[in-house]
Amino acid sequence: MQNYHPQKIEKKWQARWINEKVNAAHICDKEKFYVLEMFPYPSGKIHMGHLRNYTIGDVVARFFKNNNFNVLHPMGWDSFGMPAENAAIENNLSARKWTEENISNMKKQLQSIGLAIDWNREISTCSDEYYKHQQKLFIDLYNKGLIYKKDSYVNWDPVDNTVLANEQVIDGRGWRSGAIVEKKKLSQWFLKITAFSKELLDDLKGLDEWPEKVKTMQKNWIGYSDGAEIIFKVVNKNLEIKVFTTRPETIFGASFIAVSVEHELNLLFNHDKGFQIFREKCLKNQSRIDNEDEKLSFPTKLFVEHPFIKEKTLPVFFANYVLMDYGNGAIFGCPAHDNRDYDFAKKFKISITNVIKTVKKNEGGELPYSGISENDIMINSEFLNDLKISEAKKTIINKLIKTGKGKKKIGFKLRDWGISRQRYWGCPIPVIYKEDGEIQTVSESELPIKLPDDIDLSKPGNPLVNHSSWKKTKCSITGLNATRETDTLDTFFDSSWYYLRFCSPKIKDKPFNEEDINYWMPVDHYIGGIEHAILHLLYSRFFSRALKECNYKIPKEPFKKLITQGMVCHETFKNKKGKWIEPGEVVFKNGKYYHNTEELIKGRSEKMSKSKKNVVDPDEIIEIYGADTARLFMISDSPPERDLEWSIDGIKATHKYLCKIFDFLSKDLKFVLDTGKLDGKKLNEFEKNIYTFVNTTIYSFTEDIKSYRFNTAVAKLRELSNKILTRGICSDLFDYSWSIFLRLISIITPHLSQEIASKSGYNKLLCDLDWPSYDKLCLTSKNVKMVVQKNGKKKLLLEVPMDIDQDEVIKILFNHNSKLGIELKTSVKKIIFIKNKIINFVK
RNA sequence: GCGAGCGUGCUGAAAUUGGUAAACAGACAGGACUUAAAAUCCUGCGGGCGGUAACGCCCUUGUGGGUUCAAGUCCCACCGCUCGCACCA
Repeated sequence: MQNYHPQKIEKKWQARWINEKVNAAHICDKEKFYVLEMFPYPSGKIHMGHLRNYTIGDVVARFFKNNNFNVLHPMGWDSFGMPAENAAIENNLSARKWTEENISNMKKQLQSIGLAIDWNREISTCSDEYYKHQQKLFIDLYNKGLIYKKDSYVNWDPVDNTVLANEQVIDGRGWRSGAIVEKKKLSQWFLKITAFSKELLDDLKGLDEWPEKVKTMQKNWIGYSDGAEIIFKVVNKNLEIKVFTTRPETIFGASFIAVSVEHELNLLFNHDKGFQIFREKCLKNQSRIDNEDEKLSFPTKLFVEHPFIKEKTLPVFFANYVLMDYGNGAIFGCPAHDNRDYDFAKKFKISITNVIKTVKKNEGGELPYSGISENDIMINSEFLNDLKISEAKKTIINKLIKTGKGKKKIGFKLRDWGISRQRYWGCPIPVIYKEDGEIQTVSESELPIKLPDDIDLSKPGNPLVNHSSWKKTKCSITGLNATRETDTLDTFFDSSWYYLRFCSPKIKDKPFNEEDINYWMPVDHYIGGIEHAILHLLYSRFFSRALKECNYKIPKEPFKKLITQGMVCHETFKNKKGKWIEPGEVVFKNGKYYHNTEELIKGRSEKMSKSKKNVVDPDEIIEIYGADTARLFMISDSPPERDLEWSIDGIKATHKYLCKIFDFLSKDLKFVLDTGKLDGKKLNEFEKNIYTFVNTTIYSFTEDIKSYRFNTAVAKLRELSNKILTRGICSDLFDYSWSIFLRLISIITPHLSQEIASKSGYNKLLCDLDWPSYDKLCLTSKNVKMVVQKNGKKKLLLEVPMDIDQDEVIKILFNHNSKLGIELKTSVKKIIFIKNKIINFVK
């Protein structure tokens, strides 16, 4: 006998919510709450990670709506990007059509989860309605000097055939393709994110509702270091080399200068075959360099003057271990106090001078010594001798400034964000090149610059370059011939401001308007995967600052609270040959795992991925068990920030539970959903206990949801239902208790709750109800359970009236168990008494 | 190498922030119903010792130390795992 058919009831209520636009958000006098989950890339199908992400956000959205907030919970599509273009090339179809079909399919899937989303605000980054405004923002940023073009060596992904930003290179590989990234010299568009390095770093302190982990990652990425710039004069040439260092005090230990092969000094060696070969060798490997790589050098035969030692000169080398992107692409080598310089000096037989005397190791101790400790003292350093390191650092910087040989300088690891992509399926950059090569932004009236649909994907290279007419245009001012920019924008540009567009999704003449932004921004809770800790979140924080500079009135920090949800993991199996086997095909017998007759090796549980064959399709789960089961399971077991272990047994058990609840509540119940109140005074002792339990559940469930402790919130609901399922309670209390249960669980299982309410004759929507309030008297119950301890070990649990003092507790203890009382009191040294908690007899 | 975090039953986990370790689940085992199975329901479920029994006693949060009346929680050292960064001067 099975009465619970989620397939029928879920569709019904979803249709009603959408038709009645119950989730449409409008500005009003109520307090706003903007909850946002990171919008998806329309790959065609939702995966478990989406299901988890959107369930978490939806529970929160529904909770705040019931708590009388004006909730904004929108959804859109991060719909530009490589997969569409690749699919178009492979199957000879239109990237736009492919994307739009995927969107339509995924939208149906998202709706089948029953998400309380304002679909009227749906946006899609590949629509010209969206990117028109983005092009305007590009022009604003350009005019403000925050976008510029330069020739530089960039990260080139040979599989995706495009440039990548530094943040998009992970372990030397492209973040999407996994290909080993090469260095290539190209003319590229950059966003001047480094103009905000300091701010982006300092303002992390104000993000008190962000996970520490994410803040630490951003901090390390921005990478602040405090040091100095030192100028070295090249002997017999009208040239200087500027060097950034965090250890200027070790200048007397300097024995060489090393520069990157990309350093401007390379201009002097362009004719040199040997140098060219050396440079190629360095560039090839430079996207993936690590400490263990061999040090390579190319001597320049140039020398520089030591700034403080007369007659002393230092040889200059090109070296593979010096990075062009950091500091000035040049260092002074101090082998005694830097491991890399030490390796280099040893290999190329360069002299080593120790300039630090440590307390432990005295002069001549083991080198290199790169530590800094309080009592270390400078030696062999002329006017720095006998100073502590920290004092020496100050002294040398002052000396540099005084003599004009350098200055104090702060360095950041953060580099400007390269936004050019040599691909078709992205937002066109609204720039033209005039015949004289001059760059001109497109006038606002010409926006949007639309992507052409009639492109030829059969030829290699960027289809926009290959297009016969698209790039040909005229300058709107001079009327002369001009060429369009054929690079498109990195899709992270699209997602850096979409949260603003959600506030004014329909407005035509500007990206967003002030009134909407004022009311809705910032995003109160932003929920998404930890993988965006740096990329998307840093870009968005930069964008809001950059747009502020362009006079847009928006908050500096776009996301007030950040929740980073963990991955959905699943067990993995391999056969003896190392081939992955789907967990669904594995049989467990006598403590071993088999696929057909073959014995398998059980791997550890890993993030669901096609390559490991451990993916489960959420659509199938929803079809068989219903969205409410899937939703409840997704939040039951693990807290959101931790990885979730997928388990089909867990799903089945969750479904069983909902069936039980549904069957039970389909009986003749008179819910009191609107009032949700009961006069607790008329109840007998036993009933009062139930009543108290219900009210403490309201309280603690609410607290748990507020702080994203969904797993313990669910545990409390189950405790409540366990309690009231098995006891015979008078009908008023029974109806009241189940009404509360139904309302609490309705934010997790909205369809089931609504269906039950409706079956009982209730014809309003639960999502419009106020959140249940609790009877405060219940939280200050009259009795508490106190622990009686002997030497800190539990002996007894004693129920006593609230707030009584030590003597009274002892009196009750004697009444309850005089033998134990006497035993504890005899020869007691000390009694520790914590009111309402513990009494400890110390002997 | 640098930085961050974690380590609790067979498993996912909980523990009001120093005060009853294992809530709530899953798996498993036993039982009831059934000709049988499934479904459902009930019971048990960290380890050891004692008792016919109700029950009692002892041990137990990666390992070893420490602080405290009291430690999963705080401090020190070690072991193991995960994540991020990494020739960043």
